[in-house]
Amino acid sequence: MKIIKNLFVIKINATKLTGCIYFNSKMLYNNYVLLPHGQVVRLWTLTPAPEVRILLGQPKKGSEIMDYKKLADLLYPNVDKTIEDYEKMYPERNLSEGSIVARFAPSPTGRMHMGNLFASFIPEVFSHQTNGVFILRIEDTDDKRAIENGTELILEDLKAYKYRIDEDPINGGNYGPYIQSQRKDIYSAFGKYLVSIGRAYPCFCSEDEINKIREIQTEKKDRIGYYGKYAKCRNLSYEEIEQKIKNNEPWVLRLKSNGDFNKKIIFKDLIKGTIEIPENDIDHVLIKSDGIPPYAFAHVVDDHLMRVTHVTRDDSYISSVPYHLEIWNAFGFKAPKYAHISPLNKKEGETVRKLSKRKDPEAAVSFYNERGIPEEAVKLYFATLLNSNFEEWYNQNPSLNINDFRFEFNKMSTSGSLFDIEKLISISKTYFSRLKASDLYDKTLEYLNTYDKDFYTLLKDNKEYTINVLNIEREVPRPRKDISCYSDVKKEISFMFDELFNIDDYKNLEIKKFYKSEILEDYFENVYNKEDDKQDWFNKIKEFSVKYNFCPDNKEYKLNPEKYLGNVSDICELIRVMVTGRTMSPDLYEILKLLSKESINKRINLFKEYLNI
RNA sequence: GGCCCAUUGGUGAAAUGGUUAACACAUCGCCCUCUCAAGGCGACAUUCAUGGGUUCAAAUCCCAUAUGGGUCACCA
Repeated sequence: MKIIKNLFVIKINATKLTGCIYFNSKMLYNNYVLLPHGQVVRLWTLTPAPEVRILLGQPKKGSEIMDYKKLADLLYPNVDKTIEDYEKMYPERNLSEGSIVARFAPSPTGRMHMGNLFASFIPEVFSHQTNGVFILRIEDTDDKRAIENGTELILEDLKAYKYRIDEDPINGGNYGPYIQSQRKDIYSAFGKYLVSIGRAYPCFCSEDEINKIREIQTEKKDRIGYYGKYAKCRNLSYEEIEQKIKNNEPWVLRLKSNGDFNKKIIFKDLIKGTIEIPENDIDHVLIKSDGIPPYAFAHVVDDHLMRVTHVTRDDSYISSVPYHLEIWNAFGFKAPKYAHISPLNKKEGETVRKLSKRKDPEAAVSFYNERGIPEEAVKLYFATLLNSNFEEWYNQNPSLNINDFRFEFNKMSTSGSLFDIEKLISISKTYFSRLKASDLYDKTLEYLNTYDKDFYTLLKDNKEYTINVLNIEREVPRPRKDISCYSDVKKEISFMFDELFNIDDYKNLEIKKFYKSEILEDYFENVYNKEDDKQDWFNKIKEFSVKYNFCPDNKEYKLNPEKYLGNVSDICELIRVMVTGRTMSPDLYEILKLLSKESINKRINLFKEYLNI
């Protein structure tokens, strides 16, 4: 290509045409040249040297070359904004190198579920760990499934999980609107542009005609789709189109694909690695007859204009990547990086299937809310699914949290992970065990406020006491792990409250022969002293146990059990059972220390009463 | 059917051609211990879906088969 006084000169060497093209910079758009007569040439700056090919094949014999600009104006007479206008409205973001702009783009079809939540966790984590931007965009182009308040519900759930959303439909941002149904004008302008460069055309085929094509293809065992010789509207002349438009025939905008199914494109997916797929040669629908685009076109336009750098989405889109890349190329835009995520799966009998909002109760966000499985625990679980080395790191760094870990795309699973609620619960237990008593108290109150008003009031009225109870065997090197969710708290500590403790608490006990109230009365009247430290406390119990012929030494007892009524742990069991109504509880010394003399006496009487029934 | 992807213990998985196949959950055993939990120690894949091939060396690369999943819309 030579430049003569602001005029570009290019040698054409196409199949049937040779010659020169002269054009100025105004006629240059991206790598296309729009010529005055409506032809479009694309500059291929690839190998070997700048070369020009006439796109769209050769003109039909005897007919004019289609004037695409004219066609664009015919189809979109009222669209006056150009794609350049939009480029200016939504300029490149001013972010530092390596910052990721990512988005979560759900349809407003209802509440979030674990699958969704996991899918949105990924862009949230990657964008924020690179000081990037996380966008929520609502894809409501399929109005059949959309529900009222869909957007609000999604935002509500995301907020409940403390996702930081930088731009969304309700709070806005500089790259909106963030709801696809409000972007119709933008799509039209971009559709018009594609028509004007000859990469899109109107199709007037009815549903019946499309079905017929499919039938023929099925019969001939040909590939199904609107492509090549089956794409009959591709070759409509301007006059034919004009006539149909005049007749108000409905039409859709289709991509004029120039792909070759027998060639493969190679692209790199951040998660799955290098993938080879046949090129797209199907003239997919870019814009529906209602003026709204299906997913693919909207994806390209929106993600380009929102300056998204990384597209994370379900891996079911992988097979349409060649199609998406063809659109990116048609515009001459730089395609974003793709990261295709394997969805969360569930095992049902022998088969593995996608976790389903409808079939699996544990998929619903409400399932976790009701049980009080904290949002932090769910996110920790997601993090282990995301990068399995996270868990080891987390266990080694108890004081750090998710934000301190550097996640990587290439460590993500290429096959779908099985959603394992047991594992989640185990992670949740670890999470709870690391909580400070006062934090646990606050968070528990928050939960109880909506799910258990009575218990809420009780805990609220006894703040200091409750925190002390929660602090038993907590904030120590090896904390207890018996709380997996907020609803467990009541089970674990209710016996510490006289208001909740009654004779029924003994009902499930198996009464052993050494369960005698005299022993208890003797112990609390003559031996127990609240001021003792733990060692003294236990030494005194050992001493005391001898009096009733219980062996003070476990090992000794194991050797000669017949000599004794029981051993010192049986004495402890007796005290524990009386005080708590159960054989298993946290540290007995701590429990006794917290309970008042009155409540211990009350329980001795209750226990006595129970034994006599 | 075409195309694409996957397959490592009961489960989630690591290992990127190089000694005995990490780690975690679950299970079982022992220890510690006033019970339980926690914790500590140990057991649990003679082998990475199967069969071939390449290589001094294969879970890892190649080919075939099997199984599972995805996708082929004016759905996303």
